[in-house]
Amino acid sequence: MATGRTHRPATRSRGIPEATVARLPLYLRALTALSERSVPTVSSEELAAAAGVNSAKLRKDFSYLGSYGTRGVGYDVEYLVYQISRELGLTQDWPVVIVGIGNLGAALANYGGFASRGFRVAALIDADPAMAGTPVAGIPVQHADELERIVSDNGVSIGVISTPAGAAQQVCDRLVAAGVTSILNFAPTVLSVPDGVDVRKVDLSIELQILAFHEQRKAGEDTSENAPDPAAPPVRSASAGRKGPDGDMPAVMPA
Amino acid sequence: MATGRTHRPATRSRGIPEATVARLPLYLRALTALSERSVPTVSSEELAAAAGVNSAKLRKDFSYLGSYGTRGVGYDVEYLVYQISRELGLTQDWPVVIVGIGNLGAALANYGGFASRGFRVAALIDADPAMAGTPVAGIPVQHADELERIVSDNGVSIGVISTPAGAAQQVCDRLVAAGVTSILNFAPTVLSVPDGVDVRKVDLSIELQILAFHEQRKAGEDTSENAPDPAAPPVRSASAGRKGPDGDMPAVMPA
DNA sequence: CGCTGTGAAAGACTTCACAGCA
DNA sequence: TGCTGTGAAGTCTTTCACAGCG
Repeated sequence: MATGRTHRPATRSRGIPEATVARLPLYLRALTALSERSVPTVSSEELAAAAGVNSAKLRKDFSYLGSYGTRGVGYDVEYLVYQISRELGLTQDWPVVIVGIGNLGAALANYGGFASRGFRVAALIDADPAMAGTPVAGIPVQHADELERIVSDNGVSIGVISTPAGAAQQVCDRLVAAGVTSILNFAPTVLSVPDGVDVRKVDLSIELQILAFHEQRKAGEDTSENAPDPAAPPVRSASAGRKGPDGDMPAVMPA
Repeated sequence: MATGRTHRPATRSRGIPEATVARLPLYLRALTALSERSVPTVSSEELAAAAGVNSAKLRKDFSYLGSYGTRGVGYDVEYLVYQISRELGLTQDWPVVIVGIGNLGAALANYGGFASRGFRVAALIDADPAMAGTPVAGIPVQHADELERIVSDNGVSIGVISTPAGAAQQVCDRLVAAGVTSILNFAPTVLSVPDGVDVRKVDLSIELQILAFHEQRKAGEDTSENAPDPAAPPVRSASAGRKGPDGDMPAVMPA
């Protein structure tokens, strides 16, 4: 999940459900692989397996785009690649800027998946003057002072933020003021943006925490639930009645 | 969106919905920030704003964990931090290995959000012998030959894959064979794993593609739109024969 | 016959709105 | 009084299952 909070009905997208949109890139990746192997057609079953979803879902997804398959046969790979690309807006060129060229920013600059999907890294921006001029992934890093000019000169509408959390909101504000209307945020902070600006976020530690949750379940499957008594009891109730299910460290859960 | 769930009704987690689990880290982050500022209590309204969700959703989410709030007052910050940490399994230590120490792997190794959440980078592994011994983020990189031993010696149950796509499945298989049961995959490929192993994926370019989709919609808001009406596909029915490296597809470029 | 496309049913998630407790 | 906790309603998503076409 990632869309920021541009409180919009969220389903304005010409009838295509968000859940479907989120899967289109997956299908596209699988189709591109097939295309490179010169496979002419695929069935929903095969493509679904390659994309990691089930076939009913895939067919339903495609039905929102139109009827691009052939009954009894399957889908024409090249044709579908084109249709999905067009639907996603990848048939046009999207200049993007990456702000914050630390380890992560450098990784993003080097990431091949961008260029091959219609995204062009128009500029790398960092606040550290010492980095100015240094090329990363063949692109010279420019100083943050140039941000507004760069965005405007290149007609950038998508910005990537990979700065430390503390700088993210400020960078975001400047990007938006300069004309950016879509932001991909890697900083572990909630960005607030005006209406009409989309934010998606990727938080590396969140994914790991979700895994830990499930991992924990596996460990103590049917035993009496969380027994592990680690350290540091919470407590420190600030006001009068904080009344947990029982005192401080519940060993049982309320139903 | 990220999960690569193994076929399961998904309703295994002792009643806590997946959607709620995915938000717990968000709440935890916001609460940690409040805790650092020594704020004793928060209302659902305030916390929801800090986490970027709405308050009804937050209260509903917390209701799955138990009744940890105080009517008329709000939630005790420290107590909630503890309860959520425990629910997520972050009160225990999770050794993780990162396989593939390129730009991204290095960024992950340096990412502070791990250590502060109970995750400990037990080892960095790369297939390039030249990297062996070189420290990244203060941790020496070890050769891939050591993978099985490392996982086993450290009791690693969570693995992070940041290798190129081509190596991911193989690395995954080895991790799983060595005992890893949760995998965070950054490689742009679908991993297949046996039942009982969880995979979550993060694909940097997918997020960008979703943004492009919405960005494209903004461009043609009032102005006629592409007019892909629900029933009529854009043209060019896919008759047989379509193939060849790069064909004649774009005969109908819109916009 | 095989596979797509899709109504209809089931299920998951979100939002509403208010009872009830501190 | 003020805010939590939660049934109930509403919305979105997935799955089923089969009609219909090549």
